[in-house]
Amino acid sequence: MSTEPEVPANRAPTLTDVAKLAGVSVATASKAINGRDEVKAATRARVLKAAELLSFAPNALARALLGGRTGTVGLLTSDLEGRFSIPILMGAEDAFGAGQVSVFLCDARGDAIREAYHVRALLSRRVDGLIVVGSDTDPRPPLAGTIPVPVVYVYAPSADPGDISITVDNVGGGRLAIDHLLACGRRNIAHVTGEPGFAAARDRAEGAAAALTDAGLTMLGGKPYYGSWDETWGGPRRTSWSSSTPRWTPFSAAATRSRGASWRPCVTSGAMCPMRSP
Amino acid sequence: MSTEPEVPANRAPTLTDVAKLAGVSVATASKAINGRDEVKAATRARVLKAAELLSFAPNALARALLGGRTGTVGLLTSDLEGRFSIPILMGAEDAFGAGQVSVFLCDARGDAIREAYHVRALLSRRVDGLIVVGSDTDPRPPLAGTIPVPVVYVYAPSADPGDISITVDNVGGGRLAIDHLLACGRRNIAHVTGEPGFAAARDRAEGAAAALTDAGLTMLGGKPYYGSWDETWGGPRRTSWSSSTPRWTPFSAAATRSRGASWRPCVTSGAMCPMRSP
DNA sequence: CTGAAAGCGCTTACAG
DNA sequence: CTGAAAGCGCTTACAG
Repeated sequence: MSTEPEVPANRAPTLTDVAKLAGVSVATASKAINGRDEVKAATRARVLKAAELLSFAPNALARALLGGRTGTVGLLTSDLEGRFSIPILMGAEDAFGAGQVSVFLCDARGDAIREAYHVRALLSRRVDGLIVVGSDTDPRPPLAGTIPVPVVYVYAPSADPGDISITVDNVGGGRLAIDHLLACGRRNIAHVTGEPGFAAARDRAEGAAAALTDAGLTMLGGKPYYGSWDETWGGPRRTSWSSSTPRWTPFSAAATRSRGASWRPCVTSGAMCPMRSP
Repeated sequence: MSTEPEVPANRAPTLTDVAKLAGVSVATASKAINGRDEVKAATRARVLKAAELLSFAPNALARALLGGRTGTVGLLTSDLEGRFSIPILMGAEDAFGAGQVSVFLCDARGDAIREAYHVRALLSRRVDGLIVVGSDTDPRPPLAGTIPVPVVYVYAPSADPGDISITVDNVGGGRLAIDHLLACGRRNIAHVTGEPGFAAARDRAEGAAAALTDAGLTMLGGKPYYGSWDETWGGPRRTSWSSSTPRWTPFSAAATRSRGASWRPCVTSGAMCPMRSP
């Protein structure tokens, strides 16, 4: 054990610094710090004290270079500003545990070139896996090239059925909504939804229609009311209607203005139902 | 140059693989790939072709171990779900450039313990710097311990004036709002704002009051209307008022329901004004 | 129980 | 122009 602390000058302390201060070899210091049991208790204590003294934090890069795992994951979103990436990111973070696995967040801004850049960077950082989050439930083209790590597509499934995708059961969601209204005693039920160009809108409509049919009912107006994906379309404030839509105001937008709890976006046709695998 | 491609079996291709395939040493392969000019053009071409063939992506970890820089930054937020972290994250990402610097996103969920865990993890991953994003403009305690990399506090400044903080000029924001209304010809101006426990509310009120005083006017009601940080407080729908607030409805919440553009949160007292350093 | 040695994938002086 | 060698910070067999 040297006489003075020898705090390293201008760089982060290394295992060698710790070992030197504790008067052992780096091999032993490594074992002590990693909780291997082939170390005498007194030795371990000395090493740990030295590490503490130097505020030693093991270099995860060096460790990863050996182990093959980096403990990092890339989360690639196409639409960070949107409503869906953040909850998914938070769920992933929770699952990974604070500090166990760290996530690289990349926003491709809906641009394929940008996405490719990010993938390249993430792979050279040797992430252990990739999570690709889309902003709607329409299938998207899989990542180009051979990706040497596991990839999970979330929200927007991969167009390749061989890939692993976690997406929303929108057909089931449409069913759930109708079943709920039926359970409330309603019989005259309309379906107000988003643009028919989205799989989400079509799928929910399909589920809703099926549930109504099962109940021996028909949809009010005979078909879903497709419209734009915003609260205005579902709200009561509409004053002029196009000829293809009925003169009738289905929902109150009151939920979007509820008092108290912090203010949250609210979609009128079920996008907020819990995610489940298909 | 070997006769068959020798694609490595079950692992990512390394510089050694590339060098072998190109028939040069790793040193030369390294120089060729990194664009050093001490390499014969023909040799460089051969190396690049080999790299291409193997889909070689240099191991950023190994590179970082040498260079001292990792090209990564930690972004530590306390409130990912809130309104402010995401725009800041996107700005940072833009500034870093896709794939040049990657950002680790960590959400401390407002918990100091969790924050400490994340800091520890980020430091062991040897980030080149840290961005700490708060959810309001009240000063926050600086990160505990000695942080060996540059730290920038954003939105919520550090309580230590020696630290670098980028925050919002709320006093100036309050002034701007009043100046705008004055320019529109208004003379009876009230200030409806958030809870007085927040520096943001107090600062904006201060700026607004000062601008009114400068114009020889007084604030309608004689003082700011402090209330909860939500649209309801600023909106027209209020039916009952506490005795401390006037029977008067200041703002229309219509902006939060505007048609067309995708739906955005809207704060009634200026939080959305552009950020500037103090 | 402890330590010398090899090696993870790369870069950088330093000889040839 | 090219390559052998050392080294970044760590871990892991393998001897002692």
